[in-house]
Amino acid sequence: MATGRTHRPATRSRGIPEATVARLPLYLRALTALSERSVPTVSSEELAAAAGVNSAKLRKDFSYLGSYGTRGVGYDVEYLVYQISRELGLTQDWPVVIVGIGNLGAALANYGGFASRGFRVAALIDADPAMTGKPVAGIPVQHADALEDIVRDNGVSIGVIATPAGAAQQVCDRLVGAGVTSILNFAPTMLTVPDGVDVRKVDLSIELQILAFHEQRKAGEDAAADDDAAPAPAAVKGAAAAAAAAAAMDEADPKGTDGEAPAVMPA
Amino acid sequence: MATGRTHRPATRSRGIPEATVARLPLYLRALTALSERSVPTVSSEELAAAAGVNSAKLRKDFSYLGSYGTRGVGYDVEYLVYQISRELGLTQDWPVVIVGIGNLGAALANYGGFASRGFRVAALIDADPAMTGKPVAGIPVQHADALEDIVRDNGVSIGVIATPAGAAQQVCDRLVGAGVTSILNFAPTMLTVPDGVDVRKVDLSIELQILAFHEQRKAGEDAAADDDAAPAPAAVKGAAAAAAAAAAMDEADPKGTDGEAPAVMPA
DNA sequence: CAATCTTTGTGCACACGTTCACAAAGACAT
DNA sequence: ATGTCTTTGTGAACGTGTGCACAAAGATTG
Repeated sequence: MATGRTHRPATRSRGIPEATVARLPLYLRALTALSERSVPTVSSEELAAAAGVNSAKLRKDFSYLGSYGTRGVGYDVEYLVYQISRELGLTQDWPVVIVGIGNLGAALANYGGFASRGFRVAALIDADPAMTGKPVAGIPVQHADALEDIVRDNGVSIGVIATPAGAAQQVCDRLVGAGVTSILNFAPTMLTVPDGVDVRKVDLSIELQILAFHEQRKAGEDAAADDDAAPAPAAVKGAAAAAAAAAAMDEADPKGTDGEAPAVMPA
Repeated sequence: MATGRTHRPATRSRGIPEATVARLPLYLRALTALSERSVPTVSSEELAAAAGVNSAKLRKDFSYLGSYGTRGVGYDVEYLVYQISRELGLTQDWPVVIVGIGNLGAALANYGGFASRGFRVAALIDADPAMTGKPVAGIPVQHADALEDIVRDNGVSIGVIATPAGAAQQVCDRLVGAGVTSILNFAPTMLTVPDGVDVRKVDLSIELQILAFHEQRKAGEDAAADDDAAPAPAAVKGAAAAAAAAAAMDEADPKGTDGEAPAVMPA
């Protein structure tokens, strides 16, 4: 191995830490609200409070973008809105395709805020022929066969996957093959993509499970203490099987209709 | 295992790192898939690959739960499913209320995986009287007036907010007041809650903006370099104002119908 | 029963992220 | 102008998370 150098190009982004990038949209939203109220400047303290973060963190975050503040005064709201927008790439148009127009896909298509940030829904795609042509959010659904053409014709580089888990990888492969390099995945599957393609995952079930964990903590460990003297594996087989069975169904689509999204997917 | 199988050492209650907790659902999903295929045991290497994480990280994560593996063999799938389920609190029933039955709320209500993990949709709540009584996913929508009663009668401790941003804090306050101590927030607002209440946020617009950032990076910094020689604030006022206006609309609900969720909210 | 082989559990070093605390920068009043 | 007062920008300490590398544990084989 001789000095493991197999790191991935995580921080190649001109030095802006990933954690900071993740907070920029948060700041942008708070700044936008201030801008609407015609507030000319904000201090790091005020803005941090509005965004729900530590003020020192906010200042450090902004310092990665450059020195846009004025000591003794604060930050120019309009200017900062512009700088962050530009940094995030929101000053340009991002055509997006949504694949899998089930409940969730339809909900996303209807989301007005989509268009408001430079994101434009270029097409809705579903594998179910019955859906083809049916307008959702004013946009006619197109059949999955046209996926590659749509992506190429519109120069789409961001794809949203809202299909059942079983179809996600396949859809992902086709999107990537057609030129998509960023994917927002709502299906409960781990996607495999080539280098250079970004995947972000939104998973409701995971969020809920994390909440449940903390909730259980808060409720006291008494209840958990009962079955704590963990019996041998064989003894818990019953419980384990039950848990497995209960948890099982989100892995495979019961209906098996791989190409469409009959139910909301995220969890 | 005769007597002390360890797993008691440090960390029973406080020691499980947040990062580990966030990965447990991931492992659980992978394990569930294996369980379905009746695979008896997995090595950390295999499971890590299936979950998309580093195998050393996985082993360390499991070590926080206790020593459930067998050297030379791996982990007993069923047993691990049970242990993780228990640790996450999924062996008990979690009644959940969804507030704001717009596009997203309806999508969530229809999500089958909800019920499959110990999460039970106890009620759907919307402020729009026109929605009251209308069945969504087989459950009749109830009016917001009944929120407190519903929460108390069902012992709900987890609430899902899918309302417009403008209503989120108010709904949150009422949920908390009624006894909810964990909230999953889909509205694009920062919620203020008392100590002891957990909030997790799912924000589509933020995810997309993060993707856009990386996408812009990949596209080359040439384009960005143009307007990089940032002119004085005054000079960019026009652009800044345009960006602000474009970004503005996700902050306030255009329709102003505070109590309902006419459009999907998350972004 | 001993040798061998596989895989866990973890010590360690390093990278990343957060927070404090404060000097320097600049506005503003006098 | 000069001094005061506010607020930024950042060095440094600290905490958390990650990944390597390896010894110990135990299965398996002859």
